Amino acid sequence: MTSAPTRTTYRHGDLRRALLSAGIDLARAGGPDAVVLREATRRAGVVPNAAYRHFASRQELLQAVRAHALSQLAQAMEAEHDALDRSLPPADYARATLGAVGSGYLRFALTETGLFRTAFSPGDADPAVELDADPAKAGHSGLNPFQLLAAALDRMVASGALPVARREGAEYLAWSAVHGLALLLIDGPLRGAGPGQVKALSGRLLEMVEKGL
Amino acid sequence: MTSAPTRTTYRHGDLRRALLSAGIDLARAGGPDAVVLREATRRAGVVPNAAYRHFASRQELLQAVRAHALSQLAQAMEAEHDALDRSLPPADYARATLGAVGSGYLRFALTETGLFRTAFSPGDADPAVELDADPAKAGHSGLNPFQLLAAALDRMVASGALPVARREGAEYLAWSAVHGLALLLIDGPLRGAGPGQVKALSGRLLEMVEKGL
DNA sequence: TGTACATCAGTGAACGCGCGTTCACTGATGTAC
DNA sequence: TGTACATCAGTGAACGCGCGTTCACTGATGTAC
Repeated sequence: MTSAPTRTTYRHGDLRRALLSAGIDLARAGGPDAVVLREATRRAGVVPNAAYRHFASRQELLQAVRAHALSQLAQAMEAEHDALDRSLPPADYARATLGAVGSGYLRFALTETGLFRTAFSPGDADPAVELDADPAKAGHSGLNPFQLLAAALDRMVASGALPVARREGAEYLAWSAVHGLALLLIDGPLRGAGPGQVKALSGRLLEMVEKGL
Repeated sequence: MTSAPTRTTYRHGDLRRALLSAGIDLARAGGPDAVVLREATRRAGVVPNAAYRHFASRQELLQAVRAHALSQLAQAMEAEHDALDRSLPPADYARATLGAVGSGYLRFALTETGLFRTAFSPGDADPAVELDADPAKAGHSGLNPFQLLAAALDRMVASGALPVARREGAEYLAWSAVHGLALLLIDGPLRGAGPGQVKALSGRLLEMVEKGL
């Protein structure tokens, strides 16, 4: 993706995109701290300060990478959802949708750990901004990860699989459980668990959420 | 705790302790990345390389701080447990114990955020080492946080509040949920939630875990 | 169609910063005789 | 009880590193006439 040292023109052509792409590669390999402005310019085959024509600061580049990571996460959820059997009875389909959101989340955390860490690293000044309506953070459906989760829960209510009274705040409970497991699996004591164990734990956790909500 | 610049003797007296104490203060204020070797020596009123008489590297100092953080976390859980009504029927007492472990965890994450982050930051070479039997990581009871959770679950089984068949791996499910909520509250979209909201969410989450296990 | 010119993307060089770590040292302490 | 000496905790100075960011610049591009 990096159009690196093979450059004959004085102008780069699409430096912003090249920097973002390099930043994404860095995040993928090493998480948020690896998104180093100088390294991104190096990979783009450009002098360090050239980045300032396109990003006001390292922080701004990092935000752009973060948005991309969230978008990828949304797509991982959507992919899981697209694989569902659409002929299921509504309540079952709603439950399966919630499960797809959860397992897409876990799959992304395990296969794109660097991007996952980047997506949820602290440092955003404003918490509300984190999952705003920015289309750069959304998947193909136009919804971002948080909105996909909310939509799944709404479907649960609509199909009668979840009492309305338990709907409010339910996204945070479900998200907590799945997010916690993701971190235990990538950073914590479950690091290095085999695929079988991961699958079993994921299944039990999603079951716990569904029953416990 | 830092016996800083007021030092007349050539020898420091207890530099190791002073460095550790400074490291803990740094972690408390800024998380793992704030545990900077040079700053710790500055606070101890000593030249930077003096630290190498007591710690082989910055990493080793950080490990010591981490152990302390885990011990403090264990104590937060124990404090919550000590406040329980011991005359409850066994099954209720067991459930309350599990709740105490969870709410101690959340309280610690919210009040000692820097130490909490330090305790669970990645970077330990060996995942198994993270919660080993090192007494430096334990609370007054001699158990570390993970062991306290396991003990609570054992008590649930012994009192009949949890079927034996669901015991295995239950620590990871419970831990996931509580850990996830902690992170959502300190880093994520629930950052800045009021005490009332925190309490409500914590309660509902613990209820979800208990029902869902 | 050709020329003058404004725009602005990328250059080149440098800044100050703070970090972890290594080296050869010095001087206080405590032990052996 | 006093002295010689080994130990080793802390000193002083320096290293190489890589970072984000600022400055004054140059040269390609595209537009107006």
